[in-house]
Amino acid sequence: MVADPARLDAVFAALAHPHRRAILERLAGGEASVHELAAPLPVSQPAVSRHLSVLEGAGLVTRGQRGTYRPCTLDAHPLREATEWLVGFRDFWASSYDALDALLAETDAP
Amino acid sequence: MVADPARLDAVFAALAHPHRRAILERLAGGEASVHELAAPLPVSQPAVSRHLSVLEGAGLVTRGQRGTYRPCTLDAHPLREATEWLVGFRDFWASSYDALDALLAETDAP
DNA sequence: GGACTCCATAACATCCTTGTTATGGATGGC
DNA sequence: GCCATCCATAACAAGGATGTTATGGAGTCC
Repeated sequence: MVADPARLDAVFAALAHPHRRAILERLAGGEASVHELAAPLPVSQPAVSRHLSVLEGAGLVTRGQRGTYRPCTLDAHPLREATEWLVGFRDFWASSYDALDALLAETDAP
Repeated sequence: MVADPARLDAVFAALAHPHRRAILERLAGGEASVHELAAPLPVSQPAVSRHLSVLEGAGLVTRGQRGTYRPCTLDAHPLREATEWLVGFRDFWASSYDALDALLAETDAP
């Protein structure tokens, strides 16, 4: 039932860098090329390419090739595994009904 | 609204190591001494002490001192911030109603 | 074919992380 | 006072992470 620990290692490590989280947030808006992902980041293109390798290793990103367009695509399933682990601690958060509670409750909404 | 990026760096980095996740899971069952936390782990006591320093730096653990008993206590609030970030991707998980959906929905239950 | 763009990889430097062993401080029991 | 236990810290080694510049491959356009 519990996710593969090594997988969680890779996912949490991937999320531990702000540039990589920025990449994931950008990919949540749709696939993008490496060039597009690198543009807003204050690092060189090879650095972004290696961040993508880390994300790919965590199963969070897949890189395709369609002609000259090589899109990076988000695969959020490993994020779900990470969330499963974290949600196990929800009883230790503040118990008041607040923004996150509302957000979580949306899953149950129509 | 969004959590401090540097805080998220520290939290996700803290979660990226299986020993530290094991420590958090243990502390979810109640406070414990460093000795108790180190016992089931295959590393030395100083290694555990430094894992605790990492967790403390992420705001996930506080170390007290009551006489000769120095308890480590879980503070799960930073985990909530991490979950907030992750839940932003829930639309990209499999959409079928399943175990995690049920788990998240519990937050809204009486 | 030639030039251009997009991207990966190599080679390198630097800092961080994780582990070890050794050691000493603080506290409690005798 | 003296010893034992619990724990932090120092000092060190080894490997990983992150960045750079340089370079070359693959595909497109003229």
